[in-house]
Amino acid sequence: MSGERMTASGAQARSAEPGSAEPARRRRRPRSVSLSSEFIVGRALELTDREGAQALTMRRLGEELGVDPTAVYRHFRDKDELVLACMDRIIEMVYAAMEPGLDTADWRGVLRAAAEQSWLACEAHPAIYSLAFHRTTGGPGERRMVELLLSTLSAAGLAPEATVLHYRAFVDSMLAMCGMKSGTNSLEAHLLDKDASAWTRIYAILPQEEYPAARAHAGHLAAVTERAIFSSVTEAVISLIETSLRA
Amino acid sequence: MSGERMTASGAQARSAEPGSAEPARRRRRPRSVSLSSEFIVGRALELTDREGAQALTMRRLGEELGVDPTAVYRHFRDKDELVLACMDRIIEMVYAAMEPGLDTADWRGVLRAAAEQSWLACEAHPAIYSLAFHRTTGGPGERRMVELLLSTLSAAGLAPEATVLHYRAFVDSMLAMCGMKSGTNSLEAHLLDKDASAWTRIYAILPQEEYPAARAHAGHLAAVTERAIFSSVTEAVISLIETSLRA
DNA sequence: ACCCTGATGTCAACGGTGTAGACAACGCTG
DNA sequence: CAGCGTTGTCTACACCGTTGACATCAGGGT
Repeated sequence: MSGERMTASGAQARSAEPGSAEPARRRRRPRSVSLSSEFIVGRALELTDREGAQALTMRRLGEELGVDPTAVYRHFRDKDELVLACMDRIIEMVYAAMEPGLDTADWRGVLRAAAEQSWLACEAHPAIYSLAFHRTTGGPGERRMVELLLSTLSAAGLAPEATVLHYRAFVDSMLAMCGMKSGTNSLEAHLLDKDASAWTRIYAILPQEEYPAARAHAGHLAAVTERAIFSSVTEAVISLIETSLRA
Repeated sequence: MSGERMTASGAQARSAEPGSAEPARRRRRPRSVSLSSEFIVGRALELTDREGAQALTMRRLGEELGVDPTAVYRHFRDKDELVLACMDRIIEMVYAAMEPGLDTADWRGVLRAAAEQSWLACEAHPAIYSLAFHRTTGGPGERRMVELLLSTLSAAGLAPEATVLHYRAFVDSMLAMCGMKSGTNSLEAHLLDKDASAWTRIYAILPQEEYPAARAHAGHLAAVTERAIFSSVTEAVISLIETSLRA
């Protein structure tokens, strides 16, 4: 147990003074602790949660860490690998949030908890979520989540083929819905305005004779919540699994 | 009918000869026709379909058009607007592909046709699709598609609130699933390999005692097709609408 | 016939991005 | 204390989207 490493608590700002008229020599490092992959992931998540997707820049992240931008490349091959590590961290947090009061025998409860926590996670970390929801992290968080859901569905009584099909149907629809929401949620402000107001800006003023249904439903369209849509789809997939179990 | 404009057929390569030892003057334009938004959209789609998402660059697009990169900015405020216009074109093509043999009274048939054609579109144009599936284009293609689906569901007998909720549940789940697939489909080669082989690379060699379900289902997981998953989710949402209609 | 005006294409340049490669300071092990 | 691998620093490259000044064109009014 030697070289002290940064943990989630450390990282005070380093003194940026070069010692007045220093020659062209490299500045010494006043830091006695060093980076770690976990620490970088945590800071990257904080940064994007606070300032949005466009802040996730190697230079900006280096600034956040009080470190040269390229130092991150000692811990991640490239930016993609960093994003994947952040996504795996998010999955780990989803898993941890599901755990209290988890009854593996109640497969509906497990699926609903997974959907609920994923929804919350994609609202809390939209930038990373939208960048990686369609990827495979291969990390420990993902592995444990896969194991949990597969074993739950299998124990409910589904055959192996049906287990994997319905596992994928549930996970893919859940990830896809959350990914879409996080994508719109992490748009920059000026794009967000344009998109979000579309129902009232465009569809409320369409010519009546050409677009009667759109005009008639414009008010209701603006009123329906994303949450209600997500719940509907989740329950639809759960119903699908129920009918498969009855057969 | 004056200034001739480029149509989908035109656009031969321009002669790049500056006339030997021309002074520092601007080169004259040998082109007698000019660009149009529709033409640019068509070329951008061809380019991305042929060479992937990372080829969608203003410079690369200018090259494709035989024109200075910044000329595109005369027709689109920025790249985002161009991508949205491409997405609307895709929606138009989906609509056109649905039209033959469309029976508005058969709402299930309409929804299945929309899902089917969207799936084909996201396979044909993954780059644009993944960039814009979570956006609102506000264009004519989107407007007509919205009108078609809303009127179909409304005519099936749903109340206005139920119409919009199930319209959104269907469209969002469909777009989200297609968007996720197109996202993985438009990854660069070296990332695609890493992701696609995950089930066999990672989950087939996990420690048996810690991940028994993952190990047991690894083979089946690699075998299930994206198409089957998409169909399952689509049918689940259709069933949801059916039960809502019965009530 | 002329000039003017608006639309359209060209060019150079700016600030930003991810990332590679050479180098230097550190911490550990012999 | 010498040596060595790890980790952070610096410089630099190629590329990106976008802006603003300018050139050229087409067409209309007079």
